[in-house]
Amino acid sequence: MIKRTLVKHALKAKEPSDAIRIEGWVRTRRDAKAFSFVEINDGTSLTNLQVIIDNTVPGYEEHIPQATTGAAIRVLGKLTRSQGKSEGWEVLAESFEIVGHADASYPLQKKGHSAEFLREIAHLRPRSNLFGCVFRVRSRLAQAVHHFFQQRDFVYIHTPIITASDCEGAGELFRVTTIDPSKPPIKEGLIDYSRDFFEKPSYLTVSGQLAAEVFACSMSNVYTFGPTFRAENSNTSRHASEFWMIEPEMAFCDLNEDMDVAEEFVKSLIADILENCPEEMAFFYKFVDKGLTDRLKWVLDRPFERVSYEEAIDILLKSGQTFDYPVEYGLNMQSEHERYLTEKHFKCPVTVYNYPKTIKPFYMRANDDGKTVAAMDVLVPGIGEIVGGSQREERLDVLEQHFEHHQLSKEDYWWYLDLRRFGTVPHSGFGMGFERMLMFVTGVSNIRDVIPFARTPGNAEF
RNA sequence: UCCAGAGUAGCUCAAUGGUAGAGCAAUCGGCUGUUAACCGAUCGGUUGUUGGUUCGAGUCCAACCUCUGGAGCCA
Repeated sequence: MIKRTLVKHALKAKEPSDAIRIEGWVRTRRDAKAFSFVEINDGTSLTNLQVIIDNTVPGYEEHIPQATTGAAIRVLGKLTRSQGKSEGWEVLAESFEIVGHADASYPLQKKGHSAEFLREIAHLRPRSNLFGCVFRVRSRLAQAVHHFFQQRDFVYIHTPIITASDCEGAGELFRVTTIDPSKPPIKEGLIDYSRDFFEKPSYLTVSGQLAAEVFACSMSNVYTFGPTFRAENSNTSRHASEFWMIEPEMAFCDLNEDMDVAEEFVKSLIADILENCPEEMAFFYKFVDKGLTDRLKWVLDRPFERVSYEEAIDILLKSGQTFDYPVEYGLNMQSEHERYLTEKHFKCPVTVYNYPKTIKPFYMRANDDGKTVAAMDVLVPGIGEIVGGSQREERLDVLEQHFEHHQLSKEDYWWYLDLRRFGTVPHSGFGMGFERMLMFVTGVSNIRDVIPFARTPGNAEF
């Protein structure tokens, strides 16, 4: 048999072909008196390929009724210019075969479905236009992440998924254990984790940052990109229990350079998708979010505004706005505050830096003012915080003080402290939620719709 | 976890406390180089669950379940 041609390639053909083999799933069929139109989609493009099957094709009478929406089909024929109103390519079938049937209970129709309904059939939703687009863009966005860092000589580090260290402040952990919950080993009234698989309590990672610091302090510029897990009981459209995070870590790098990289990174991802996924972006613009293109171009074209936390609080206090949550130096900024800054006040992405040390984790570098740390958050319109990062505390004595303030055990982090004992160096990094970025780029408003099989509290179906 | 809203046919939604309906899908037929085709017919329901009020409940009340939006936590 001749080699298979993917639909996306057939649609972009430069010249006709006498022999082509197309395989995919039937989206819809329209029967005429002497022939049928069958729209085939194989997931490689949003646009379907139209196939014309004449009633003189062998097996037409018997098999064409089985070419129902959802059925898998193979067609051999000729690729020709469309004779219909729309320009482009179509296939004149010389033979066809129903590879896999789909009966009338196939839940996807040629009409549009709500995202909520499609979520319930997560195993079939990639066959829909919306989710085909989402997951093609997801793939491309992952590629763009690697491209950005590889181009800049960053080394990709696979940090562990199972870990015994809690990256403090990053949320609740999932425990990893082989202990039989019905008969756990007990010592002095407590579960004896020294008899567990790793001989100590262990968890699914909430961040690869600490491990990335190890590699930054030896390989200069590194990044991690992998799954992370949070056992928070968060029921929102922006949180999942399992999500992917991108965490670059750079040696000999201060907070300003960190902010520069974060800004370039966000812009680079947007530019990549606009350039490489035009068909998908047009779909999102048309059916998901009318403001999408403008918002992305807005972010792409403007330098990000930079303000200190103190200035940001000042702006909020002087805004004359009434907020549901109090604005006060020393308190965390709420979603409504972040949104005001980026959407109303500056009307562009904003990087807020130098947060009070009391609201930030132990590893962030203390500033000379004695009250703030070198932390930064990038805020974008519509979504809020998309990047969070900091310069890390590289001074051993200061870091040890932080451990005491945060009541953390220095013994547990001996290796992390060792980095400050041997050739310590100023270094910085940040984290970006991959799905958050994907939501920003596609306009899709629920994180469950940008993950193939979303894990959220109470839901691990599929 | 908190606040608000919703749950009716496969899907999207109607239905004043009084006979549960439409469009789409599906099935059958017709028509057509059609293209989210069109025309006609047919099929399709334990109104989320359990209890309560009432002569009578999809509708009112209570509890629970599920989903959605927002908030908190955060990425």
